[in-house]
Amino acid sequence: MIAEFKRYIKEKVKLSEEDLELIRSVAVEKIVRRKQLLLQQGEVCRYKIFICKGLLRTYRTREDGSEHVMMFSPETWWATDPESLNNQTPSFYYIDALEDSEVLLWTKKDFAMLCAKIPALKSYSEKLISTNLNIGRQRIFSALSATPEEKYDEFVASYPNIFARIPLHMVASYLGVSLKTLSRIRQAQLKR
Amino acid sequence: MIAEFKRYIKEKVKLSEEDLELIRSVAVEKIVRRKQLLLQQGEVCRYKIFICKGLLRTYRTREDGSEHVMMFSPETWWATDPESLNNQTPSFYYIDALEDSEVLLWTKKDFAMLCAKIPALKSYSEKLISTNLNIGRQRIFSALSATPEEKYDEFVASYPNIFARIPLHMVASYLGVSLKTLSRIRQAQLKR
DNA sequence: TAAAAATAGCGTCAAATGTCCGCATTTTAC
DNA sequence: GTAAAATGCGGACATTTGACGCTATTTTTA
Repeated sequence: MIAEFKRYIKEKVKLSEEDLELIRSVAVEKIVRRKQLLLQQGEVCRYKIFICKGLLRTYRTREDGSEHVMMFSPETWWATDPESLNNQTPSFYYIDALEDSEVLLWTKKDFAMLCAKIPALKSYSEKLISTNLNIGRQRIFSALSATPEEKYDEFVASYPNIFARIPLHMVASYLGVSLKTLSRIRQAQLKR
Repeated sequence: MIAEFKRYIKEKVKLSEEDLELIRSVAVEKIVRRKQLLLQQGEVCRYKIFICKGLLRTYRTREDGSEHVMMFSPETWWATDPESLNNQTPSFYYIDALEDSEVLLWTKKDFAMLCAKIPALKSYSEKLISTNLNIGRQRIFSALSATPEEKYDEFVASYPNIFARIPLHMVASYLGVSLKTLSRIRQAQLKR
């Protein structure tokens, strides 16, 4: 399982073998089954999660029980609730597995130690954060300005590989439209 | 004009007088009139902007010319396009002044120098970034799940002081609803 | 000070969207 | 292997929302 992570991180960051070994030594391997929760609303988020294999979903609920998907994380992506992790406050989010998955976990403390000892990792981590910020801004703009069909097309174009692995009602939830609307859009596109 | 900044930064970060002086020495003071642009779509963003006085707006347009407000920045806030600034790529955004304003500017290079020499500033800057990430997530969740009225109420509750300074059609644009819808909501609330 | 622009509201109408319902098919779980 | 759950579609209907045009008032600009 660590092999996938090594392949990923070597491609992104120049690391010595000792650095790699240090990172590995504080990582916890975990296997999760489909539907299993990695984080619950109300809990303090304890880990940064790297997905070696499988697919995770981060979502949030309203008082009425409705679920709203914030993010999908397939293999070679990350998942966590940075707000809860950094501030050690109860999280608003759930993270669960949409497929049987294999993940690596680092605690806040260990990851901070790694960043302190390995500047290249720290700056890569910062780069990921700013990428996330940009993706978030793009999504806000899309939410403000795009029609449901445009949102759908953007999603399929941006995430073609994971699109096929996600039930449509979760895509609808991610886009902020009803499943009904999504069905109509797809129906209309089929007719062209 | 620098006085407002000093008051602000002293409250947030422990800094020596030399640090403060260094920060000041590379800052550029600028006075902008209402409607004046500080950044144009297509331009590379050159500065981090701190607002001493006044009110800025960051927005983006679609091909059809419609404007969509990403952010309002009143005094003691910041504005910039981090994506364009960091990567030196053309920006998607406009930044303009909604009121006559006084701002301080730092180039990417100077700000990087400051962060390198003043670790406390660097970590404060990181904290701002993560706060922005959290605000963005909250806004995405709201865009996905809230009704227009809930979004409006949230906005008024979150930004009571700047709400009164912004024309309603810009509030509507920020919320991603039409001015018509916003008028209807306000009308309905008046009747209660 | 006067003209022009910005702001915000309203009425009407059409279109988009959501909710509720059932149904058929596939997938999952025991 | 069989029952249960999940998934996706479609119809009917009500509601929300937006687009357009018009007007009154305020603010800005020259």
